[in-house]
Amino acid sequence: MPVNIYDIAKKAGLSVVTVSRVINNYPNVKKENRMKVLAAMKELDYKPNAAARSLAIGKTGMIGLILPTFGDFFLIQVMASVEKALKEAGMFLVVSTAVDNTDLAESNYIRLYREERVDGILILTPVKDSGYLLELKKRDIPYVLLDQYQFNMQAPSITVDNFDGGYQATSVLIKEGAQNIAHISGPDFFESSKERVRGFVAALSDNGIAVREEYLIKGDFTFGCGYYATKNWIDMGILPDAIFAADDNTAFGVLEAAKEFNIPVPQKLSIIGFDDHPFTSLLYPGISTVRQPAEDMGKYGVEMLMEIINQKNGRMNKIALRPSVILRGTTK
Amino acid sequence: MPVNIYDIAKKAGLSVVTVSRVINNYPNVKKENRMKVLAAMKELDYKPNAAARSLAIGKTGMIGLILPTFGDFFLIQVMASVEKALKEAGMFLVVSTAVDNTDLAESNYIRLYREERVDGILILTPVKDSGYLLELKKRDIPYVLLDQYQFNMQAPSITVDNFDGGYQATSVLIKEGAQNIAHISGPDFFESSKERVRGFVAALSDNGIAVREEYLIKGDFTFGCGYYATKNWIDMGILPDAIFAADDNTAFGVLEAAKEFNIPVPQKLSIIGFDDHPFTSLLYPGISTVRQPAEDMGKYGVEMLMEIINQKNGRMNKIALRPSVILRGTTK
DNA sequence: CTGAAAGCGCTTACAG
DNA sequence: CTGAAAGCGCTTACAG
Repeated sequence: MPVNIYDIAKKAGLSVVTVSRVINNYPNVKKENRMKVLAAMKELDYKPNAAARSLAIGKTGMIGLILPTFGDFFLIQVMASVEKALKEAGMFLVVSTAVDNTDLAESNYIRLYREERVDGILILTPVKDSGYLLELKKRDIPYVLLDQYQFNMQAPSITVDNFDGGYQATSVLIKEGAQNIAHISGPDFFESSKERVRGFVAALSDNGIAVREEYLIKGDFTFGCGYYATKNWIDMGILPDAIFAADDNTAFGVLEAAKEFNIPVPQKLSIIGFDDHPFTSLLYPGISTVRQPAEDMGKYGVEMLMEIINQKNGRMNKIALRPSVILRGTTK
Repeated sequence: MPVNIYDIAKKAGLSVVTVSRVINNYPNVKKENRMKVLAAMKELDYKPNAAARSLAIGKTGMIGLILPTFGDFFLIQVMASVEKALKEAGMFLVVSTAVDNTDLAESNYIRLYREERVDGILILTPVKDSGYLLELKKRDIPYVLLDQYQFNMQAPSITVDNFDGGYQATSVLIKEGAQNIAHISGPDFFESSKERVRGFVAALSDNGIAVREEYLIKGDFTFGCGYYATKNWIDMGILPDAIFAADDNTAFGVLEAAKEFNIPVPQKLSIIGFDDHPFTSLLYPGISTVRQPAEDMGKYGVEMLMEIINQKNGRMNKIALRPSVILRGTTK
């Protein structure tokens, strides 16, 4: 049985109130007594019990992060950044998965906030239905949306400007002189996928290039979709000059297909991906890509959530981060 | 302010003791009263407060997972499995990083158990010094070592039989008829690295093949070490017939170097990796590898930890899981 | 089968 | 600057 605040009080010859003041670093404690308490705490190797503290103050010092899967590089990067930011703030990270909107509303994970286990949540799982957010609001649960935002209501969020990312990526290909430019998109399920498509289309039309239906293929952020889309174009004899892949996994597949069919990259085919996956710089040629500021997303997400927690009236911010193009060997 | 147990008691016209009994599913409650309580709980949308419960029973329903980094595929796989197992048990996962032994003993994360925030911890960060484990023992903190074990003391652990993995991988290459077989190892920091080397050496010597110094290279589980070791052998004109790479990242580097120098794989060079990274099956040729049972590690780790938590006298188990060879295109 | 009372280990007005 | 008392929301003997 660990020592408690009464043990410290007794040892220091003071009351638990004073001990509590020292623990919480309140200024109104005589220096001499503070020393006594500190000494007692050290000698008895004391740490205050979190449950008791939570019960008394109504805060746990823990934050929940909800994500759809552990299998995505970008999501893991965000998680790493969140953990780092929380650690710096002396808080802890509870991780839970919820694959989709139904899961968000019904899975076991809701106990996280319903049982008041966390002070707030960071939501990386795509929220399709604002009803869920309204419930959080009703229950007064602080939250911040990550990598998504909500159209029909004010909801704090940190997003990446995916339109801009798509526009930038496509512009790189256009500036190279490519005329037949294709895009293999991500699933519509993610808002980010649609935004990248929009950026792609906008860049083309801003430059007077028509969007050809056969060059706008629906993918799913996998190696396979990149590989087969490319193989298909090759088989049909309509391989474009340049491909904007909606993520690096897709780009890996495109590159593999090109290698297999001896299409010189970037001479005959330029490729640009999205995410800056570690492998993009390792493969030969290195894959040009659009870097998402995952660290910033995690860091600002934690910051925003803290603000909301500490001053419930915090204005509902929306932050859109700018992605940046990284040029490697698959573009000219 | 959420409703509490007194609100439910009042609504149901019973005492909080009875409500508590219903919450905890105790049998000794009259059916009729149980119904009343359940109805009240439902109507008031009640969930018991976790902090209050923790304080009363001395358990939090949360488990800590400590890992050195989020940047490793295998570790993330284990984490995913731990999260799944905990979810099934109705418990929660707190994730914290500690890069090494010093960090384990000193970083902020110790507050996790010192402040009694978790019921036990799963340790994926390499513990070099048993002093740390002795401290956990002294404090009576339930823990299970993951992917490592301790020589000089009884400590519960789930490991992969890396000796066996190394032996199996090497045997595949030997059976192919390879004579010049190399190994690019992982860092000595990990016990698993050394075990794989031991397995490699044992398989060779069991088959009467000498271990050549230039074919036992120290790597670091990266693409780069695989690439450069291979390039080096090529440059020196001593490329082996077959390479056992200590992990798939290393194997990716080996394959890339082979492709770059037009070494036909597996005709002139066989490659086998370790981990069954998703990309092993995507690249061409697919990379043969040794699959680590990451899911089992997480699952059994949680199971073992639960046992220790629930019956403090739980015998200190050690489980070694068997890895399995997966043959793809980089071996004959 | 039920409930009054005490206890888990903190913090927070409040009084001095 | 200090501390007695009450309270946070549960559970657990104990008595009936």
